[in-house]
Amino acid sequence: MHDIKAIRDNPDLYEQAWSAKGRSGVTAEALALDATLRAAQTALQKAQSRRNDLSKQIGQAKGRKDEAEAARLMAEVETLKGVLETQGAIERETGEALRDLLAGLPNLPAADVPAGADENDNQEVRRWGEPFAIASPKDHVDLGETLGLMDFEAAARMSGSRFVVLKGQLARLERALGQFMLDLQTREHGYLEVSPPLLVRDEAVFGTGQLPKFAEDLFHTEDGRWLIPTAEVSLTNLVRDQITPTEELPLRLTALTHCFRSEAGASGRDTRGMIRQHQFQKVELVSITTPDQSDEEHERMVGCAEAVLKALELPFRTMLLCSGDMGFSARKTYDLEVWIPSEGRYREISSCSNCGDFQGRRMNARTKAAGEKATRIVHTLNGSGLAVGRTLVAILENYQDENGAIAIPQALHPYMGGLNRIGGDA
RNA sequence: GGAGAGGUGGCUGAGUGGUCGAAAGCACCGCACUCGAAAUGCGGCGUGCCUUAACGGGCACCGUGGGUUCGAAUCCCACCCUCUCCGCCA
Repeated sequence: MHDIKAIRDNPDLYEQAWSAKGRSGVTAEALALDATLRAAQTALQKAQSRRNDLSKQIGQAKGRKDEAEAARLMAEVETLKGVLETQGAIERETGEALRDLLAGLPNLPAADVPAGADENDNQEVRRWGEPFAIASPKDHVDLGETLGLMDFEAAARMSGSRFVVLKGQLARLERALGQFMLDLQTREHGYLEVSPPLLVRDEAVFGTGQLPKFAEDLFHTEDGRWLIPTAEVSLTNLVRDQITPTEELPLRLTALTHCFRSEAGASGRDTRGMIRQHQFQKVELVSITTPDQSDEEHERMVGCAEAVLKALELPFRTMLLCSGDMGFSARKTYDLEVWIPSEGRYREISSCSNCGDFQGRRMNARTKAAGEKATRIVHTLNGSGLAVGRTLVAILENYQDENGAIAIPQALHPYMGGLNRIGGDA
């Protein structure tokens, strides 16, 4: 959500960004609504002020038993009724229209975000590790099914497409990955572990920006709640409607949760395997900061996500997304892409975004320093640290040997009860 | 699921139609007193919005949204949330 005052101060900047996303003219539309709204507010408040004044006098007149004066005053109030009603209606309707309009407009890219249309315009920032030399690599589906530990058919029978059943050491590997990531982020990077609700209200999903525009991407329950598509929703909403003392910022939160996505717009994409599922686990990182801390925190957060891939010794590259490839709420986003041998390319495994005050304003999350009078909207950041399912895919494919066995990365040995290999002779 | 109670400022808590944005206490801040502190005294102490060059002025907010009324924290309706008892349950 955008600050209408900022739009008023700098209309060209907004118009430029929104027309690039096919919404030319919305800036003028918003400003027109704003002008109407404020005119109505001023007229309404003037009338209300007069009414309050007269009402007070009516009370005093009645106190003196001066019924004639009271009647005269009441008649005068009567003449204000028309203004009160029409201006009140205009204020309500215009305010709502303006809110609805602003709520559907995406965040503006930060100044250092490259302009571009789609993923082809993203910029590689750095690269870590070399893709392993694997002769005719199998994909994770082949590997998992051959091991007898990954079953898409059983999942389809009970749940439909885009689900999977993991068994035995693969189920354990998934669990190990989640634990390992959570431990890394809490112990080494200072994030506070949180176990949040997975079902949330409309307001929560509105706050992070999935509503109102992206309802079809989410699962909705019959009692009117939403399954979270990411723990970003639950973690960020922890500060909704709160004034967090500035001294407590940055607030660093993490959670290992399941995530649920309808993948409505992804028909036909990644239908094979575990890359794109309706349900998957993810360790999420969220930071709540002051406005001046968020850029620095963003770089730090990317480092926290990268640390997981480094610890697992998986080759990856870090991409700075261009303006056209960023999500609705983000002002700047880095994606981490891990090497997937069977596809011979890098694929997204983490996305770290600085949302600026965009989400904070939507959820009325503010901060105030001790002794200060004014509150400020907080900045919010979120990133995956990492997506567990895709990490499992990357491990299977990158650590396979010619016999279809999987080596377990060193860092996970403690979490696998000392097991260092799945399949083969092990 | 059944029955009941309740949501007022950072906290406790008064207020059941009219100078109530809201008593009082606590907490906090400033000043005075003091060598300093405590105690005491005086003053201050919510949020958002509109308007103003500024000083200032105004509107709204007593869980949320509607309604009644000249006027609503107070009356009516709906919803949300919390608590207690019973039932059920991992």
